[in-house]
Amino acid sequence: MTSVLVHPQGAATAVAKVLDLLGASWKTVDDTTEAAGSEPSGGWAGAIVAVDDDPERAFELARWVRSREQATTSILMLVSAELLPELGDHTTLFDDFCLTPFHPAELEARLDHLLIRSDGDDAIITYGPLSLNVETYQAMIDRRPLDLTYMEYELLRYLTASPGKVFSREILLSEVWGYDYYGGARTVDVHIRRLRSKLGEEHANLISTVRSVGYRLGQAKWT
Amino acid sequence: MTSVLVHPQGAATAVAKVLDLLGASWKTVDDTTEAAGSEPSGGWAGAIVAVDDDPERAFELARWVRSREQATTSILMLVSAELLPELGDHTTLFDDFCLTPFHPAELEARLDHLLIRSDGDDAIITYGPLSLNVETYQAMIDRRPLDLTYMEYELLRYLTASPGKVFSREILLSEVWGYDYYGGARTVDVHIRRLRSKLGEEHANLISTVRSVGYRLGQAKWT
DNA sequence: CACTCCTTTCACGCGCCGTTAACACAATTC
DNA sequence: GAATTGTGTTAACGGCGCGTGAAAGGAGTG
Repeated sequence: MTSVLVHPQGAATAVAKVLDLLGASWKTVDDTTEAAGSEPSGGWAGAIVAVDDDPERAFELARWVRSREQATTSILMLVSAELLPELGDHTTLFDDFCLTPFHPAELEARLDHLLIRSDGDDAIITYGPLSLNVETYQAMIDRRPLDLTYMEYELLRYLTASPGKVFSREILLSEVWGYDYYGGARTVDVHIRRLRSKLGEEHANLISTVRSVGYRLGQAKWT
Repeated sequence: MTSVLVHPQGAATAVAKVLDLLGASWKTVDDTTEAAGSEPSGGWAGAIVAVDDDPERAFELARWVRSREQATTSILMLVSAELLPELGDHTTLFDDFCLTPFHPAELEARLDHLLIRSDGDDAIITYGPLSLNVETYQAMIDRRPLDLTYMEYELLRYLTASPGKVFSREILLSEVWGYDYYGGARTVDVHIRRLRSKLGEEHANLISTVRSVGYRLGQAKWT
């Protein structure tokens, strides 16, 4: 589950609905020591920091988030139009901002954008609830990290590259395993099974079987 | 002078003032062929793409910008609240967006943020508790100096330049050691190991192993 | 040359995970 | 409904990738 930090307490009411809608868990804190004590094992995926009430404390919190061990937490600032110039002096302290009062749909879109993409120009393949980051070799389903082995990842990546298309076991063996691979076709089955089980019961049907042909990711377009 | 691409023609009037204020040069285009023909020698630093008029053409242009050789161009979308959901399906096609009608100060702040962060000409690289001074060849962890040898430093610097990204041993050998280096891949392992030990038990996990792929600095965002 | 530090290589061992086989079950054909 | 073919499921073997320690080159210094 994706965890998001919210600062300060007062900002929670407006933000909570959007976070719930995204299926993210969240926690409000007022200072850095409180934040440090309540960090989940997976770390914060993002932080929403309202600047308006006390800009200095907001920036201090952002500075702390940036200096932690897991420096991968994206920071989104909430700021009124009047205080916008303040952000210009701390341009490295945040990844995105949203003007207050905000439209829920805008905040949702910004969070969505921020939590899926890491910054920079990286290659991410997406299909429905599934996201594959080719550079970091990481996979996500429903914003949850998937712990895949090498072969599982390679297979899933190959399938995701052409959603809806059916691949025979022989094609998969030669394309994913290597053109010179020599081995039984049932190997594919086992990997498909492990993928399905790791995708979870809810998303196991992302990979569908086409009897006596092969496997396919997602549904065919006209079904 | 930073050059910015603007699409389509109609969006120019609203955007021009802000770009002039930032001291950036800009050019309006209506399609990709026009954009391809007018790219300056330094390349586009950014692109402002208005979605509202013709979403499909806007996304097409963004796709083109992303697919070029110089993939360093940041893309900012201008979109009305009604069309906001459209963006969710193309989350990798842009770096930031701004709701229309927009406050000039907001667009200015977003462009500022987008364009400044792109040219990172800093002598100090920082990632979490780790900081590397490229000029003085010094490294610090938790504000304590790290005594690294030449190769250790070069390797750590290369990894830190792209946090989260996985590098194979072959890539590391050719990029850090030199394209004409001839030697065993296990050499990388040993250097990684010494780096980990010098980082200390607390921070040894800054460098993680991706089995049968390579190494990566930091656990990327989704873990 | 003697010494030290850095780099590279080799060998060993452990643990993961890819592969296979065997069986149960579902689907298709007659 | 039986026979046949295709797929799901499970468990166990075995290879190989990687951490680890040690020791052999190599370069610089006195």
